Amino acid sequence: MNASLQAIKVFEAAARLGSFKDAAEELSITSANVSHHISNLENRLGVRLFTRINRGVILTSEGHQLSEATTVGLQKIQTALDNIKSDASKLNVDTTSSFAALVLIPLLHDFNKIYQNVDVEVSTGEVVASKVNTLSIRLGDVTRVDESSLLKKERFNVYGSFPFIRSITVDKPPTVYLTKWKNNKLPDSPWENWLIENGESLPEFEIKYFDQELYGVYEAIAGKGLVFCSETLVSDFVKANALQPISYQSVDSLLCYYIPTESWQHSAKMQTFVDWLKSQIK
Amino acid sequence: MNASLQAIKVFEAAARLGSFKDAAEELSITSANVSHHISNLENRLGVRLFTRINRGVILTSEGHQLSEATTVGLQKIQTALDNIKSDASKLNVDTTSSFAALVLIPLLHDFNKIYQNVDVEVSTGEVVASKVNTLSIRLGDVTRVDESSLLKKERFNVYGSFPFIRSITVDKPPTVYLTKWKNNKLPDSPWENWLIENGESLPEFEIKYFDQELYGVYEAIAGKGLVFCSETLVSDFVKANALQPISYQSVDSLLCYYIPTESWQHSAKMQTFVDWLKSQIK
DNA sequence: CTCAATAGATAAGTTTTTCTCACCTATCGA
DNA sequence: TCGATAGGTGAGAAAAACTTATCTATTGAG
Repeated sequence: MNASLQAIKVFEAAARLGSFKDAAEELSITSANVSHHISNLENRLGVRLFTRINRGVILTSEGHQLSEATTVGLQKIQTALDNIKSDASKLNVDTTSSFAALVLIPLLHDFNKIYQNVDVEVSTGEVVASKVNTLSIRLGDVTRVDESSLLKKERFNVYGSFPFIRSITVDKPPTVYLTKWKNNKLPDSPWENWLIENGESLPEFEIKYFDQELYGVYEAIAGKGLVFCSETLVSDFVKANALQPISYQSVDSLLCYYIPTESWQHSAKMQTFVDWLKSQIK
Repeated sequence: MNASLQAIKVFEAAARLGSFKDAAEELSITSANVSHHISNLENRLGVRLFTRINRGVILTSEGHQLSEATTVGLQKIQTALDNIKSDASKLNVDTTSSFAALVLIPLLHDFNKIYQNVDVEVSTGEVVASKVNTLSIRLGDVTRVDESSLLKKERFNVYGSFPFIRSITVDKPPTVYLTKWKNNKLPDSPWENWLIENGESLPEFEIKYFDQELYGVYEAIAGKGLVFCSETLVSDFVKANALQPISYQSVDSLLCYYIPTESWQHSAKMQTFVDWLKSQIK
């Protein structure tokens, strides 16, 4: 490119406004400077871009042609710059409903206290397709996830509310809520393993399924049954005594939370957030 | 716009090539300068555009977003500049088939001798919609055409070849070719007026119509009849004795050749051409 | 392991571009 | 006729863009 982009910028304004004086005002430069730039550009191209009339200027055919391209081209660049700038303070996080509701959102309050200039927006959905400028946190198969993108391996246990657990008797089998993932490529939750580890000393269960752990957790808190879910999701409720494990024999799983995008694609604020999140959920 | 377009240009190359060093090479600057520009841009935006890895750089999410916009935007501008530059030596003239074939093209040889650096391209068509970067010469209604855009008022007469005119006898009415314009908003050729001016001393005619004067002229030259057409179109043939008027009583018409675009839209080469053409056709 | 080579970062100084100032020309309108 | 407006020009000042030299960190060859 031989033509100075500065001159293009000046030309664009002059063409759009139809006046060197107005262009000068818009760009906060003198009209002499506009004049210089335009005639410079005209000399380089060997073409008149404006016809000078009595008092003012009018685009020639070539000027008009160039004007359309510069307006569109510069607009495109400017819009991208504006978007990036406005995104600079915003961080979009996309994750599962369960992780969002039970882990992320309760933690956000603390994050905002530390990083006041970053505004985190949470969206949920089961789609893996990563959106632009969005940090994605997904539930995945620990055997298929690279160490560097792994966030936390999930251990499972059975939880219930104090009153519900106390009310369990041998003759009345309690309901336990398990999760059957909508995404059938995901490993199942380790219910069989948990039974093997804990089964001998336990009552029979009436098993019901939800497609998200979240719903089971809510049922458990409401005292309507037990939930078999990951430690990560209920740790806050356990701390608050809203739930307790019915056994301390939690079991390992093939499930983990991970970040599907490569870390070098992350902007600084994304990386800050990931580091902080890792520290919070240990 | 706050960001320097120079920095955008450098960023675009670096993003496209995935390397500061290669960008520096492409732009014929030092890699230190590339580094300066990029970090400057990053500071202004408050966003990392590249992740610095061991040896090299990789676009971040934001960098990728900006890269797409800058590549498209700058490309658009560059293409327009290239087009204008290549157009600088080319002049497109659009006019009627008759004017092109009978006036313009015969004259072009002389024009090229004087203005060797301008390459005139002629296209024809009855559409009035003016194309970009094209000088249009149209047949119009002299009462609707502004003085400044008028090229030449048309006077009409009846022409034939020497042998044909000599062969005309009172008992055998000669064919005369008139023109009925496809565009019915155009005034008719002044046949009635011509008859009034010349009629008394003339034989009866067998009248046939074409939609372009050109065809009638060719028939007349071929000795198949007479043509009623404008002086402008046949002046070369009259000079060359291929045609002669059957009467010296040419008549005025409401028709004229004119240039529908405003003269201030014309580039320098267009204006040069128009001035030259006016001088040639008087 | 060592050492040359590579990619980029940084600081200071130089060059080029951009921009302003002062002054001009031409036109418009009161 | 004169003041106001729009733009053009040339010289010098200000601000970029750019280079050189030096530095860090990593890679790859011997």
